[in-house]
Amino acid sequence: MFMNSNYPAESRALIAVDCIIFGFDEHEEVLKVLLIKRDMTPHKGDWSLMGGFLGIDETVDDAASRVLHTLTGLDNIYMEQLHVFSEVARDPVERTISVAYIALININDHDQKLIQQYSARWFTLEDKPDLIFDHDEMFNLGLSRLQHRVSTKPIGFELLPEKFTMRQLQKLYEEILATDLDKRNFSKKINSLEILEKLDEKDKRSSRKGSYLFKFDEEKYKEKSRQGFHFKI
Amino acid sequence: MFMNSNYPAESRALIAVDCIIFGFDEHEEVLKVLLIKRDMTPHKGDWSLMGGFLGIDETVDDAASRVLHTLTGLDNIYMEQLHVFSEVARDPVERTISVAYIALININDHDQKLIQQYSARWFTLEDKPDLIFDHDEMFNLGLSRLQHRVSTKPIGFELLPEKFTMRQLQKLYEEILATDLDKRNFSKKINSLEILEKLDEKDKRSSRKGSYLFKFDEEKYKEKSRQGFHFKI
DNA sequence: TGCATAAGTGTAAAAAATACAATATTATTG
DNA sequence: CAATAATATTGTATTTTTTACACTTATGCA
Repeated sequence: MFMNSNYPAESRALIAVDCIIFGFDEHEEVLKVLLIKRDMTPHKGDWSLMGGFLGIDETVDDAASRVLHTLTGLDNIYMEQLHVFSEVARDPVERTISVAYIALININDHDQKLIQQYSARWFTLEDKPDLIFDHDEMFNLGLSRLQHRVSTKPIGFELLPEKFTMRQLQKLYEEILATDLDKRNFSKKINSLEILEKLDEKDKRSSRKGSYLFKFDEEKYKEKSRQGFHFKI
Repeated sequence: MFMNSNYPAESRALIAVDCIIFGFDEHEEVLKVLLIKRDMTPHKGDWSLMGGFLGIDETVDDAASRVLHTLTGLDNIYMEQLHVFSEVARDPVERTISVAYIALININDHDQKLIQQYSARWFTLEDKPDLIFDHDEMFNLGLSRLQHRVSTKPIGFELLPEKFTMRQLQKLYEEILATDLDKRNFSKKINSLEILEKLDEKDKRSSRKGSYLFKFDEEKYKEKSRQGFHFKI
């Protein structure tokens, strides 16, 4: 047994994480992505995903959490590993492989000043500029993953405030899935899942009648999951 | 613009790929996994997934293909990136992050001599020994991914010979999903997908009557996919 | 020729998904 | 205070999909 033994013949590479950060603009009722303006060459001034390098004492999840916290000031952001991107010349500066993540945040919660510091901006999917390196490929894959995930896991709520109306939830799904849904069938479906709590409170901003507010009941969801329930929309 | 510019302050790490190689034993009608006996310290003699390090001129997919070819002699193996494992101390020798892959092969196609060279063996899921490092975690995640994938993509055929009976296909699904299926409902379902070609040929090994052989019609599947069809079992 | 063995097939019931439109609530206004 | 305007809420009929369930067929062999 040797001290400081290693695998000497092998080549090491830089490891990055890049985050596709999604948010839902309740006012405009559109899905948005948070992008930063690159402050170093090459491609200085172009738009990119927020990223960073893996630290010596971090897992890639740690690194992604750190990167997300740095930009938004938030902790415990929902995130999920997406895919490794490793084309040899993907980063012209140096061989770097990148682990892409998708992350979902409530667009109103984050630290506005921080994102200004990073010259970051929210873009609708329509207005999204072309991104550097292979970031467009990451983004496209991330959007597909999001579309799939919201259909099979109750993660859409991460994009909404704690209390939301049935209509907001429906708009969120319509926007992410890029489809129209029937409101009668939608609420029937959602209610049949029995994972939302209907509050007595109403949101009166959108109509005279006001619409009931709901809350995602995570405990109920977990309990049902233990009993074999599978979320499906 | 500088020559040989890089990101100097960041730390580099070794990058490995590890492959969870699944096969279906038609005779025993069980799902198996191909493991190798480790020939270096630490954990020499213990069982592990087949792996290798990322080469300087390879993508991680390239590396996984190479690793799979090295062990099996096969090319164009179905494989899919699973997840990055990056616990700081996961490899006690040196900081290494590993990209895990699942791979599906026909258990009768591969090069028997090669796997002997690597002291590799097929194990049923029941007999699978404990694996080194975090390879058990990789394996468990890989099995979940396989279960999900065979339900939503026509990849089960990768585990069977080109021509197979409806019963073999059903056994394969039963084994992977760890459930029993009704043969009437199963063949009704499969046939309704219209992606199999029923041959005139029969396999007479399993019964006097013989059972019809089928072939996966990839072209038909691709055409249907273009038209919005989604495989679902 | 009849027996043993696995292959192959159909139908009824239940559940889930879809299509579709009228009524309820309340603030505002005349 | 009655009418109105605007959005919220709710139910039913139809179609499709899934599930449950058992008998007939083909053939080699005794």
